[in-house]
Amino acid sequence: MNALPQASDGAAQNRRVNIQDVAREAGVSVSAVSKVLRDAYGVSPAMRTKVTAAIDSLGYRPHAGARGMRGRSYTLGMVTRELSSPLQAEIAGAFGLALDGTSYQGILIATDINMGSQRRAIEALLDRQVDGLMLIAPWMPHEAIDVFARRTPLVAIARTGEPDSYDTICDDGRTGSRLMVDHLAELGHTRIAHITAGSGGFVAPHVLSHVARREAYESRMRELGLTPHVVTATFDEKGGYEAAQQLLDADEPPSAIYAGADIAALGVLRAAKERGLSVPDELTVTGFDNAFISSVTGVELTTIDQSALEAGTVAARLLLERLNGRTEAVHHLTEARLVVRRTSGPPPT
Amino acid sequence: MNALPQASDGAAQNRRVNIQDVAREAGVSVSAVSKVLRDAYGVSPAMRTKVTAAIDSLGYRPHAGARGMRGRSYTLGMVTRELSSPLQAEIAGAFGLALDGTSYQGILIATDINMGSQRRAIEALLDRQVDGLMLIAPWMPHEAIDVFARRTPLVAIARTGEPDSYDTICDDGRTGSRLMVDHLAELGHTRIAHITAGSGGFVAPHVLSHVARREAYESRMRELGLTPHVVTATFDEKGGYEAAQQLLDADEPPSAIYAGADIAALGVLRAAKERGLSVPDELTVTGFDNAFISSVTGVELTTIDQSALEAGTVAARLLLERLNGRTEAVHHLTEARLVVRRTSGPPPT
DNA sequence: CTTCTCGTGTAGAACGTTGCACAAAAACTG
DNA sequence: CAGTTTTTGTGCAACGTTCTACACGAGAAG
Repeated sequence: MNALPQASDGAAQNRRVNIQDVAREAGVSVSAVSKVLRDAYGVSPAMRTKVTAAIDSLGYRPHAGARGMRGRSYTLGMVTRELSSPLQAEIAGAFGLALDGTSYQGILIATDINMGSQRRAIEALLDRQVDGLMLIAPWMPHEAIDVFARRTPLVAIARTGEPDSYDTICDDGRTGSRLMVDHLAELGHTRIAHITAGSGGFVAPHVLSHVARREAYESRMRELGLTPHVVTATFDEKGGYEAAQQLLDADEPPSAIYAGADIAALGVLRAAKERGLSVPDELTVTGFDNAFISSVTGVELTTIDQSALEAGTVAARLLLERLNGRTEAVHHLTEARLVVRRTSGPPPT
Repeated sequence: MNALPQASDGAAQNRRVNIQDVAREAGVSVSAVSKVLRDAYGVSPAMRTKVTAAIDSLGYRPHAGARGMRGRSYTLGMVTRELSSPLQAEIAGAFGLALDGTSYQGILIATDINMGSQRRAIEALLDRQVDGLMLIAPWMPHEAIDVFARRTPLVAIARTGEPDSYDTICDDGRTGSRLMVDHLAELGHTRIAHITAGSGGFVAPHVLSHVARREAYESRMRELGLTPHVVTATFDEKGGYEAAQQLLDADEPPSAIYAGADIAALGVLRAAKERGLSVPDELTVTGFDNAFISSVTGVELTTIDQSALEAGTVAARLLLERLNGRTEAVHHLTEARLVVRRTSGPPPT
């Protein structure tokens, strides 16, 4: 015992404390400890106190890998595309926050907007035995999501349609676009253009929410007797910039550009500035999302608010419900709200 | 077999394909498959082809939890505080990207700036058997980090000092602050204030990089015969706003405010706008980080660039090196570069 | 022809949990 | 008080890997 430092029981030095150690310390069986950990049926109050005391005194923490092998891993996975997309980061943050106080932990993998890499991220999460999946604006057809949803509880954000194998949370793009078109029309605009992103070839009704935004823009424009004008771009600063160039180079350039996402609107602002067009006096620019960045002094973008906090929180709740046994799908629509800031005004006369 | 759909071998229906299935398919032992998976020593080319063929045809994917129980989980964990902090999201993105093509996967947990919750995030990652840890601007004393570093390879970002149990990557705040003070002095400013964040009570030399920025600001100011003026705030928009209020309410308000982080500079811009101070004509505002948000039209903040791409990429490399056996610590300094944009100009006369 | 070494492959005991099947004790029945 | 049900606790076989220890055969060395 004193001859060799790591003889006999000295092996305990670096070992992680496991459920057996707890059982020994508490003087009960391993199964009993497991029961209180999962708070399963059939534990007396006395047992519970004994075991929790042992857990605390030993500083025991369950091994997620081992748990995942038989039961749950108590891990929920999120997939977003690039984190630089501000709204997605906000949703992920809210999701994580909503999990505080539960026994679940959220982990996140960021991908780029590419079906292959999103699929790989999901597989990676599944390899890590997550108990549930939250996908933000997943860039894949309904059928592909469906396959994953059959394996594990899943909630998709920013998808329309009402799939029955998974839950969805979607902004109310129809109302949002109507509010925005009405706002611009009331200001006196008639040439209102819209920037959208590609559909990805996904078929209705299971599409990404920006498609609903575009459709509602088109129909509201027609209702008001105006001609819709849509241009497609990638939803990032550069995409918005290029789309704006294209729009402003036209014979009859729009007096208002409504971008389907705030991030694209930032690119529109850059194009306007480069051309010496003052916003909103000579060009009105609006977005959708009300990401943090839109509120920053100097940007102050008129946009449609969709609460990232709400989306993340509800997503967490829906997943927990599924883990507790719910099987019918739930579809949640978040409210759209017009936020008027600096970048919208009447058209030049 | 035809009576009951899930009789006998029908059980294979929903089961995940495991290493045994692969071994059977390839006609070799389980150990052999394991060897090729980890490409360990002692596999003939013939064996390798047989096994990889079986893996592909079965679509086998190793179970990370089970792997983590004996060997590695092939998972690297990152901890950031709120993702809304743009630079941190950018670093995390670069880290993930750098891991593409390796057999490792990065996962992320976002926390708030609070030692308890950061610690909990790390523990959660350790419970999930990550093989390495990347901490971005960890809000905890060196000693606490050290404890984790002894358990697992670890790299800390935005920490100064040269700890020997873990690697660090830090922006060159000394040079950055010198560049910024010189820039402002050359423009003619003499009353240059600085906004910093709390030190957290961590002791030199193991502090967060914003402390180095502040120290360098102070010493450079003195070298130029100017009086430093520092105010402490939290590094978010609101914190910057409040600090600016305090500075601008003073008897002799500064003509230039150098915020220790871009995100805080945004708050300064808001305060300036509220007071009707035009930037940069009446007030110069600068930041540090060159986060994406600073380049946006309408913000166009003068700042110090530190490459998030570089930080994330190097972090991934350092961790992989450690996993391959390196044990001496490496400390990497990223270059600081002045980026002059709209928000800095000569002081009002 | 031994004996050594080397390269290649395999058996099987971990790893830390869960949860089924069961036993024992306690609490109700009539 | 015997019989039944309920509550509480335990034993043990999984789960899917890794990796040490070992066996086997083929050349190389003596």
